[in-house]
Amino acid sequence: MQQDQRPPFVSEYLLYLLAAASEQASAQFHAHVRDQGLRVPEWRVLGCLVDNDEMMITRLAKLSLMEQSRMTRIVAQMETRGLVTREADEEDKRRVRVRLTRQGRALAESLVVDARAHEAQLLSSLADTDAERIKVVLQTLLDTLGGQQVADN
Amino acid sequence: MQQDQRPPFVSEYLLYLLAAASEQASAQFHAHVRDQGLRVPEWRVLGCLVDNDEMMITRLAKLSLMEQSRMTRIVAQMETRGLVTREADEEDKRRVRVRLTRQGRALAESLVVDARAHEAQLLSSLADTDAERIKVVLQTLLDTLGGQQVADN
DNA sequence: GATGAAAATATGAAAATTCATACAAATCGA
DNA sequence: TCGATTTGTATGAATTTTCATATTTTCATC
Repeated sequence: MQQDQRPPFVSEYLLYLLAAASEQASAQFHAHVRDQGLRVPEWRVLGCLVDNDEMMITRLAKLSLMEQSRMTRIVAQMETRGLVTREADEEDKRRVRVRLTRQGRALAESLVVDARAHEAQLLSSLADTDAERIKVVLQTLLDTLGGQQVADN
Repeated sequence: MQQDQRPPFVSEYLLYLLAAASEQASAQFHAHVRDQGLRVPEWRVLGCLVDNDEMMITRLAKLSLMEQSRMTRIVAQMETRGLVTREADEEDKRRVRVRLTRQGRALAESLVVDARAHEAQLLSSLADTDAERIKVVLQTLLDTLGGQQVADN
């Protein structure tokens, strides 16, 4: 009555490993985010806006890996909380330009510092060669998946 | 008024790359899962059970990366749909032993075949050395994160 | 073997998320 | 330049997910 002739499935499955690694690695930092009184999706928005200074809803949604309607609501709440402003784009009046307030930027930048520190700590647990390589590999994966999320589209 | 002196944040941030890669790589397969009339969390449960033949709710939840109360409801629905059975554990009457029905197993095994194929295709887009290494690296990350999700705990 | 702490599951109510769709503005052809 | 498409955002309603907590059973200790 032996079982497991084949190798186990989940523990070897790339999509599982990716999801689990992402989930677990993020868990630590997300706890910190919540300590700052932010929800994770809000932190994602802040993280996108430190780089870009203004972005429309749809782009924020794609970059933050969530649905547009959800992003609309999140941005609305963040506006209420004074973290971002929403202004109509004069060039294309369908668009809403989201940008950080002074307060939003302060919070964002402070969290980015923490995030970089946390990242460094994570990477330090890997062999040097792997630590160097992992981001590149993930990027490659992303690129071949056709999702040029990160590029300026 | 130059911007971007520093390297951009998100597109270089490990946790972002992990989340994005996981999200996007999974998206394709998840579409297939839904075509089979399954929701993603249900597929996760099936994936866990092909290996283990029976598992209690809490363990399923940990392995599938979700909350216990959510898992309770998902398993309940899957039972209704005839994919799994729930039986009280005689040894420890608090526990519920979940196992695949014949139908559940058929579906699970067929999806695992598809999953392995999809995974092979994903890996083929990477350089050979990277393809070999990536799972190991993710495993390492998981291990150091203290989450021995995959081990038999 | 009684008692308090811990573990496994369940469940109501609140909150978040999705889905479908509406509406407005821009774009593309004929 | 008109009409048909497409794009960007918003929103009601349904569904899913979380959160707090209750219940039952086991475990550890005294």
